[in-house]
Amino acid sequence: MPALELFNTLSGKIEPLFAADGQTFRFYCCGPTVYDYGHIGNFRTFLHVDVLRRVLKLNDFAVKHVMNVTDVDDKIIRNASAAGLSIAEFSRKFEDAFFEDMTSLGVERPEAIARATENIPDMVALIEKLASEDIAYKGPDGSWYFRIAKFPEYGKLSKKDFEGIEDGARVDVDEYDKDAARDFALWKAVKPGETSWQTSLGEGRPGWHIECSAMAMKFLGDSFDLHAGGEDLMFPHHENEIAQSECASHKPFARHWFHVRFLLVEGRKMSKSEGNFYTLRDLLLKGYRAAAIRFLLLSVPYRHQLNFTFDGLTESTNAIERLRTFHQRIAKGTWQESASAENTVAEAIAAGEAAFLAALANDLNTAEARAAIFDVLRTVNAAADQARLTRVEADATLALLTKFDSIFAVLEDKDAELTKAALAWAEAEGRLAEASPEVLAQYGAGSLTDADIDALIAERTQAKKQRNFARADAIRNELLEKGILLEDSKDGVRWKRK
RNA sequence: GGCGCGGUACCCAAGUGGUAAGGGAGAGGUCUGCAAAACCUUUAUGCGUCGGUUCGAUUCCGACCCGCGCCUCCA
Repeated sequence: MPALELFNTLSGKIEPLFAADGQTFRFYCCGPTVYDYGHIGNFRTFLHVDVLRRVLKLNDFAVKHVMNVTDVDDKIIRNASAAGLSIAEFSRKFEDAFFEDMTSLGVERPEAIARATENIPDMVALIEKLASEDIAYKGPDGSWYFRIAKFPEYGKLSKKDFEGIEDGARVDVDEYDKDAARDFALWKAVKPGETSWQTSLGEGRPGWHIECSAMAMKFLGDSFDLHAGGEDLMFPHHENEIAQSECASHKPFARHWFHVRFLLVEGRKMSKSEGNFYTLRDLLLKGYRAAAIRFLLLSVPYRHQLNFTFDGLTESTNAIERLRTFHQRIAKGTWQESASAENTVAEAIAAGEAAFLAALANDLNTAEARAAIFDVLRTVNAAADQARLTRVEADATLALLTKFDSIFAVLEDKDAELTKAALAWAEAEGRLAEASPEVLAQYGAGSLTDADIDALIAERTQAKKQRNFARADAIRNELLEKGILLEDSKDGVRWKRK
């Protein structure tokens, strides 16, 4: 297998991946702030981190993946108060929703989930350590700040040069409680009515940046293999994490930095004000499938912006349908027991597998990996059509598909189940009106059950035997109107939801 | 203004100093009672524009045009 290589934001180069301790690849990913439902842009990042961990595992790495959940911050405090819930109730609701969505999208759960509110003492200890070296200081308002002047390497990740920036040149420092305009908050002094912790630093709550530093080092050690997040976090969040951590430990923090570029919607950044803001649940209620969303978001390599469109989603749905049909066909068909005279199919499968692995090893080129599988699909389908596919080749194909799916995870069809779950959620939240008529007809109350469908198919098969094609076609059309598509094959009737 | 990314067929998109993967869509065909699925054929003398380097550039260099992101909370 080719060695895994990945672009490192810190060095600006493609570098080999390895576990520094020779055993377990330890990495940290900045997780969600649970103040609302996640949108598909959020999930693009987590989906690509999921590919990274799956590729590591496919390459026989043991992994320890830690993700934080920010369950206290300004937005949570604001939204919880508006919803009339406690911070804990509110953030737990959206944390649960977040992980449900992750599961719907086939994202594996990290080995450890670190909640900010459960690790306050570690953050306090880290700030105390920085304070002992005069790197953290307490402002007149009782908040604690990080003295950037103490960390000359500040800016090394985002390649920003702060040398020429004069404090006070554009910002009147006197208006702030900080010594320098760029100094950032480590600990925020309590404000009336806000959730707070009574600590040696005073009463307050942690800043966002310190959370990740404290929890990453707690779970993974002072130095670890890789740190991931969306591109927007590069500055200032990750820059601040490096500053805090390296000043406290006097050791390098994460060796490798992995940043996933943004998802655009119809050419623009997704935002509520633009009205192009989609959550996973929005899309499921519109009738798009979870697997298609996963496949689309993974089809464009992580280092490129992905322009999300509904056409793209439809395209992705069709591509997955083709893969699943192919998989079913090869798994269920009967193939030649005798060895083939030529090895062209076997060679194509082997070449496809090599290309698939090489593409992933080359900076996670998911587009090329995907193409390699479609190449095999075409070759094997052609052989199957000509009744010259052998049992051995079919098995090799299935083994390759298993490998493919250990990364892409789209072959198993859970889409109907997930859409039904989304409908149930919408009903519970009083948001059923957001579901499209098609989704309601197919999955909502009064829709056909699998047993109903099987009964109709049996009746149609009977009609066909009697050459009553009018009745057979009527049943097929009736099912089609309800979104059920029939396919006659020599191995029986297949059906699927449109 | 600073930093960075991208412009490849109808759409999405990979890629390379030596002559353009893959997917989707369209068209024609094979198969089928008819469909569907599948397969076959077909759709870029061309890779934003203009120069330069080279035997040869879409791929390297320069300029320009267009789009986008970050520089503030943000995946």
